[in-house]
Amino acid sequence: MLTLPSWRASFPGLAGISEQVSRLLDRKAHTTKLRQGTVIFGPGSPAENLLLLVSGTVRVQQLSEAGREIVLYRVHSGESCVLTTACLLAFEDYSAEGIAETDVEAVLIPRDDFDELMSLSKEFRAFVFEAYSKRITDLFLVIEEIAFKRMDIRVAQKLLALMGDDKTLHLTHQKFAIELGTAREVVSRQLKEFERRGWLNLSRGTIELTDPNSIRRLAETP
Amino acid sequence: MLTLPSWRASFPGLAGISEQVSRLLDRKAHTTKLRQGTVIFGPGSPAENLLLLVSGTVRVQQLSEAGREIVLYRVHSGESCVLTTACLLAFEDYSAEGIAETDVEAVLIPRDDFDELMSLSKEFRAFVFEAYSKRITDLFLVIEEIAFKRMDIRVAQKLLALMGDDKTLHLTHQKFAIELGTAREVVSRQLKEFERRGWLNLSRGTIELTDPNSIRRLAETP
DNA sequence: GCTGCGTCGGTGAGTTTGTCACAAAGCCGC
DNA sequence: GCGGCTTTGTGACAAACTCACCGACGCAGC
Repeated sequence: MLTLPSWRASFPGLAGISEQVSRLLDRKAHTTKLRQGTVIFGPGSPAENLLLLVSGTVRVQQLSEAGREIVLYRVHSGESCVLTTACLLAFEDYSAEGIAETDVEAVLIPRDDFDELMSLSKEFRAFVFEAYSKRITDLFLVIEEIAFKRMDIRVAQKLLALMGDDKTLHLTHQKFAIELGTAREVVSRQLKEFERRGWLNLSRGTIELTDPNSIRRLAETP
Repeated sequence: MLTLPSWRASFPGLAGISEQVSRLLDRKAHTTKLRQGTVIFGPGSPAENLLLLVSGTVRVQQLSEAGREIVLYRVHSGESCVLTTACLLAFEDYSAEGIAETDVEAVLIPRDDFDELMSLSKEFRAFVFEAYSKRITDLFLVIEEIAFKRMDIRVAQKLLALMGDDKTLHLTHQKFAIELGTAREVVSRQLKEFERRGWLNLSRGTIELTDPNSIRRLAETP
């Protein structure tokens, strides 16, 4: 029986791989730590590795020419940053970037080793395609929301999604607006309206949800 | 030297594969024809095959709960419908559907054979990931446009993108609106405005571009 | 031809969202 | 307390979406 490096425990999708492949993986994978705020990939610095997140989160966002931004999705611990692998190979001119939102521990698999693993292991292929699938459905969801959903509902949903256990968010209205790909004023007004309804308290840099149930009710209106 | 089936000429990305893999591909690949309007995959009918388009086009669009729609991208001849392969494996509850926009000739590669090809051929893997890359950048572009671009510019761009050599489009305003994920009235008004400016002529079911250069100038404003 | 019917396009009114400009309030270092 | 910076608030306006409805067109059946 093999002794697995500890990071492997975070990736149940890799549990079924053969002993041979497991050894290859251990030999090729580098563990790294990234500071909060590190730009992992982006315009001008294409990704050269498949990234497996052991701890922390990575935020992937899109930049527009006009300087506006939108958060596309987040990669959490136990997940991989697969979309970049596709973009490893071809078009480097995509305008998305990945940023370490917290301090991050990650495992890096270089491009060539990634390819070898894809060749050798059915389980690894399944792992990769499943990750792709999740990201792509996330993107479809983003498109559906910005194209069709009302802003008040989107704000309510995002409040709940970003809320910690203490029901409090620590971010500026500007950053919240980027989450939704909209303008700061729109978010400010909407939050003010929620405050008038007694659903939350606003102060500089924090949003405290006082009535999450009402917010949830709005978020779940079809 | 092998004699390749004629469909292989459409896929330069597969030119470099080895003889062994080439034989496998020929043995496993089924050619089919699909009638215009056929739903290739969609809610309730997940894709079971990788699709390589030999001729015709496939339109992939998203349906919202409220009944609104948006065109995500098109697959043209010489391209493959790879995003569905990811979704082969996992989440079946995505609300996108693929429709044969014209009569279509396609080559089908069943899931298991797809997996075997991924295992055997570096070139096949490169082909698949390049296709992924293109689709994903397409999706990023869609997000950028619906989130940040003005409607008049998007209408102008779409007119040029859908224009045939005869500078004429044959579709209803409703269908044009679905291309952009917006409402029919918005498109109708915008087209009417373009007609007032003398850029095009409208009649029931057709749009005739009389001044494509002006339209292009608008489409290219940053 | 004419009639009826379904589809397609046009339009006004009201709401929501985005843009712009600027003011007010909070925070920090001095 | 005082400047300087960041964050939030707000009014006015423009753009986009929604809703309701009507008229115009095209076609099948008479």
